[in-house]
Amino acid sequence: MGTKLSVTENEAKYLKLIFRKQCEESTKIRTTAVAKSLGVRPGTVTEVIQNLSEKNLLRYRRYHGVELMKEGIAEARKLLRKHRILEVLFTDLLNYDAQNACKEASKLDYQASRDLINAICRAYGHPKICPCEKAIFSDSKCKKNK
Amino acid sequence: MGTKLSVTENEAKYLKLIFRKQCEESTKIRTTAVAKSLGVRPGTVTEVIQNLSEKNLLRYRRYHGVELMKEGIAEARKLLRKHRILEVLFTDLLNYDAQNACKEASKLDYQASRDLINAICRAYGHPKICPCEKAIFSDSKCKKNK
DNA sequence: TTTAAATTTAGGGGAACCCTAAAAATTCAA
DNA sequence: TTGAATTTTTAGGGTTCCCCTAAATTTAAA
Repeated sequence: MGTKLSVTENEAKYLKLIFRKQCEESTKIRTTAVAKSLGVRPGTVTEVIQNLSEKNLLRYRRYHGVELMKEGIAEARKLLRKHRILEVLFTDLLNYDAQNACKEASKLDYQASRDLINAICRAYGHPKICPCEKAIFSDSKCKKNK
Repeated sequence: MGTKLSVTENEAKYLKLIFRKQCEESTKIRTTAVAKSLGVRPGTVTEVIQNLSEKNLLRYRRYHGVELMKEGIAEARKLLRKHRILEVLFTDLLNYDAQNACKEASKLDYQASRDLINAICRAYGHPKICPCEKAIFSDSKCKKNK
């Protein structure tokens, strides 16, 4: 059954965005809004969203927006955990400001391995929030001590 | 004239490999050897190499192997600088061993921005060599002090 | 209930990678 | 030096992913 279908880097961008929108705005997530955020045409958004729904990451009802499902939320959290841990690294180690840290983290979060992120997390004392104050999701495999 | 054609992540892998082979082995670089290293078929290597030569990164003569050109060497050095600075970060900050650091660096080097790498370089005192003792190429934009 | 706005389909297109099998060139050994 | 073995390249495909325009649908608002 649920063979884990992999998420492309581009799809990951959609997931992160949709997750954030879902948290921040209580209103329905509009195709046009996503398109504008990502700089693509609405039709493109529909297509990618259909792929994500085939991967069981979100529920998609034609004309009625999307809603992340269990798996999609888990995936988005994993990605955002990576993103935010990297932000912590860049601000703490390199004195980057939050905005720059975010920009650089965006380039790397998808590729960074879970182990790498956990090692950084440990090195920075398991931070609870990122530079822009958002929560850093925990990872069961991220042990407090070595 | 020389509009800088961008290098894909996959092409970057080829460049790094070819550069290293070119340094380490004095003998001609064989299509089959590259294919074996990257786990693809010889025909695939030929194709990618032809693309790289169209981008003026290397000289390619049918049946006679490749040789990186000025631009290709510069590109490979940039990539390897990034790679090796990341290795330093992972060994110094996270106590990774050289092999693991290399593995993780390989996932991120292509995406990491020049500025990010220079910031890390600064934070670690402008290291001269990576964990496996190879030289870290310098970057003119990497200032010694903040 | 009509019309404006948003969304989805239909139909394409291109870039990147990769493969197999046949053809061509090179190399090596007799 | 020439034929056989090996290497390399071409030819011909194939897939996935992402993007676009324009026409159709659907929804929502007046």
